[in-house]
Amino acid sequence: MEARTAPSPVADSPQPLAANLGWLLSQASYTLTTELTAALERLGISPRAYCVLATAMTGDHTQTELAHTVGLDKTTMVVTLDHLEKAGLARRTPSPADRRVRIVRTTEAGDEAVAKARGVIDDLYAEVLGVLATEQRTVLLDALLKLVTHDGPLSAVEPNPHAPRRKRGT
Amino acid sequence: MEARTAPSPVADSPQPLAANLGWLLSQASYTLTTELTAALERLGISPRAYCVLATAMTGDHTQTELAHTVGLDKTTMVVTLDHLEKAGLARRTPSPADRRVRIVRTTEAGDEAVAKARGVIDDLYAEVLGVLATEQRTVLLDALLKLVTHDGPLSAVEPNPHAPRRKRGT
DNA sequence: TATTGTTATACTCTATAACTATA
DNA sequence: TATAGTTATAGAGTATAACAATA
Repeated sequence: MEARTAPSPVADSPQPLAANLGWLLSQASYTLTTELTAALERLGISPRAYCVLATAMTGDHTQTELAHTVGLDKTTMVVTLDHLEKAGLARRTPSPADRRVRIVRTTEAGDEAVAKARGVIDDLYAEVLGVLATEQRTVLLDALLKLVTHDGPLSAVEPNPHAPRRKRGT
Repeated sequence: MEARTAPSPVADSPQPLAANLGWLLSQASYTLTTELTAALERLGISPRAYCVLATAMTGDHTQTELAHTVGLDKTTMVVTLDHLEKAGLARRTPSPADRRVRIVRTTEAGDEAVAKARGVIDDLYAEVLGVLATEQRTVLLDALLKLVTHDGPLSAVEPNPHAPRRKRGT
C-alpha cells in the first residue's frame, strides 16, 4: 500500500529520544491513520467518507452544515458527496423549505457501510491499545485528552482566515 | 497562520469519545506540528529544513544518504537544499573521493539556527508536557513509545514499493 | 444583497521519468 | 552498466474565485 500522506517532516528524526514528543505523536498518528485507511479501503470507503457519512446519519444536514461540522471546505464536500452518491452510499435530497439547499441522507447501503466501518475501527483501536497494561491505557487516554481538550496546550488552533498565503520559507 | 496541512480526515469527529484513539492522536499531532512550524518559522526555518540541517551536522553525508536518513525523496532533498543554500544555512561541497557526489555541510549560520531551533522545540515540548502531572507524563511517553517502537502495533509501515497508484476510492 | 451549491481553476506538495556527469 | 544529482513534469489534494439559482 502506498502511503496516504508523506510522513510528517518532524517524524523522521533518526534517533528518537524518549522525550521527543513530536516524533512519538506524529509516528503514532501517521501509522494509525495509514492502517485505518487500509482497513476501511477494504470496505470501499475512505476515512473522510466515513466521517461524512457517520455525521450525515445523525440528522438532516445540508451540505454546508456537514462541511462545517466535519471541517471540510464546501467545495471539497461537493467532491466527497459526488463519490458517495456514485457509490450509492448517500444521496442529496432537495429541501422542501429552501430550494437552494440539499439535505444529505444516507442510503441503506450507507448505513451498513458505517456499521461495518465502526466495527473495523473499534477492532483496530482495541488491537492497538491491547498492547498496553490496563492502567497505562487509561493514563494514556486521559493524558491525551487533557492535552487536546478545550484550552489544553494542544487544543485546536483556529487558522487566521485572512493570513497572507505563506510563501514557503527555508 | 494558515494550516500547514489539512486536518486529518479522521480528526474531525464531531464528538470525540474518550476512547477515540485516532482522533486524540491526530489532533495532538496536528496541533503540535502546527505550533512547532509556527515557532520555527520565526527563525526562518521549516521543520523539514531543521531536520535535514540537524542530520547534516552529525557528519559528512551525501545528499542521497541524507535523503534516506531523513526519509525524503532525493528530488525533494534537492529542493530543500536549494532553500537551505539560498538561506546561507548549508552548502554543497564536492567530494574529493567521488566527483558525482556532494557532501552537505552546515554553515556557521546553520549551526546557530539548529541550536536556536533546538531551544524552541525543547521549550515547546516542556510547555505542553508541563500541563501533565509528572507521573502522567512518564506513563504517556512510555505508552507512546511502546506503541510506536519496533514491533509495536504502530511501528512504521514500510510502503509497498511497487503498489499500483491508488485511484481514490469513495 | 446574501447564501447554497457548483464549476473552473490555481496553487502546493511530492514523486516519477528522463537527463548529465561521473564511476 | 550503474549511481548521484538535477530538471522537467505529472499527479493528487485542496482552496479561491466566479457563477446560477434562490432567498
